[in-house]
Amino acid sequence: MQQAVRARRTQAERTATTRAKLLDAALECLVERGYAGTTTTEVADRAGVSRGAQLHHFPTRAALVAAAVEHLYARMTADYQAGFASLSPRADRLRAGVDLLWSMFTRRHFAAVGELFTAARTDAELRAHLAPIAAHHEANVFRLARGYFPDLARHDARFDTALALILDAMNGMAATRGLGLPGPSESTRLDTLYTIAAQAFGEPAT
Amino acid sequence: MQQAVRARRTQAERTATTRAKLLDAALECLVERGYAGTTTTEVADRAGVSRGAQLHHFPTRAALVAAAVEHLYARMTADYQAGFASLSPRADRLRAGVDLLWSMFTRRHFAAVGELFTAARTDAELRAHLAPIAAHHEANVFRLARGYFPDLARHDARFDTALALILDAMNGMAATRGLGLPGPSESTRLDTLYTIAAQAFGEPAT
DNA sequence: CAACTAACAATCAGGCTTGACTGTTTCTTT
DNA sequence: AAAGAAACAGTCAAGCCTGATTGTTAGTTG
Repeated sequence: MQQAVRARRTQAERTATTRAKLLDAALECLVERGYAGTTTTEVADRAGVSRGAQLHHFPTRAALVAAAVEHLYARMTADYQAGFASLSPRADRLRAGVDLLWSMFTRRHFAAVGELFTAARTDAELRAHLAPIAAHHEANVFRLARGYFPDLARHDARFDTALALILDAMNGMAATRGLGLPGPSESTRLDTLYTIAAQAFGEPAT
Repeated sequence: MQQAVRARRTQAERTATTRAKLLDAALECLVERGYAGTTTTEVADRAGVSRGAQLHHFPTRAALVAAAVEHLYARMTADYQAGFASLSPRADRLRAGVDLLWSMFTRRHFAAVGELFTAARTDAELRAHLAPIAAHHEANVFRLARGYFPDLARHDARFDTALALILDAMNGMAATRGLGLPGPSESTRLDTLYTIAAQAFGEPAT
């Protein structure tokens, strides 16, 4: 029964599934073993794709992992939009927006971003692949946020700066996770982060 | 003339200089080449120390790089204290404290911390070496900060949480540097970060 | 001053990764 | 249906890193 369906797969479909398998495998590998442990062979094995096929789609390691993060960013953006759209009308949208944002940073696959950002610092080729992708994503985030809170985003400067700091703080929290450092708990920090956001946006906490 | 001085160097002195050379070389190497590029051979070469001597002092790569970061933390703490002590009495201490803190994150060698934090996520041995060092340092930072601002630190919870967020934000800013991302400038973020701190501490900006 | 310990030097093998090369299968177009 | 293009598979050599092993020098203690 499946065979009838499978029998005719267009090239584009084949390409898409192969690429998706490689990108997911690359993310998984980055998370589990870090950038250094993410060898092209390992990714090909995990994806169940031959090394030749892999090299066909992604000629270098840098191209592969950068595309993987682009893939992840696309999912994160889509999921954020879906999550925000399904919010109860009576919900505290700002608070929910912050929480939803944090849930993007705590995704399992997000660790891959940290791996690549760190590696890109000393790897010019990777940086060349990654920088435009990261810049594009960040621009997307700002654009989406302004769309969600048009009233708050009136004075662009304050809104953008506050959002940038929220993103920075979340990046920092995500980066120092897993070391078991002392200090206030994540939930405490999140609460305060929200309060700060509300104040900076000139809107009292509801 | 130097020979008279050099002629008698105690073992402890020899050990100290060799270790210092190795730790500085390790930091430099982490900054320039990242964790993956920080091979024990490379560090030994840079330090002008034989591999055997290196292995004598630091039996494994993890022990070496963790000690290097501990070395860096010690310098950062000392420099912060010196910087704070030499502040003009009429200065805005809170503002200066934030700026001085940020100057610790923008040090050239600080990139080594990011390298190791990232690597530790997937390297259990490194994590085992690094976690206690990082925890100890963070505790130090909180202790010092409370000492500098005893009046603000009255209600421990608020003070600690705000400080934690400042550290997180600076960590995040440091981590995403060099990618050339769009968004508000660092100085703009710092200004807002200071304002946020002042508000969170219940003290209006002066 | 002699034994002993710590510091230092040099070499080596095993294991692993990268990207190139060549050959085969599957789809599309005419 | 046949030819051409794209996707896919397997193999390989070169290069590099890690940590172990063995040997030598400098300093200390009784």
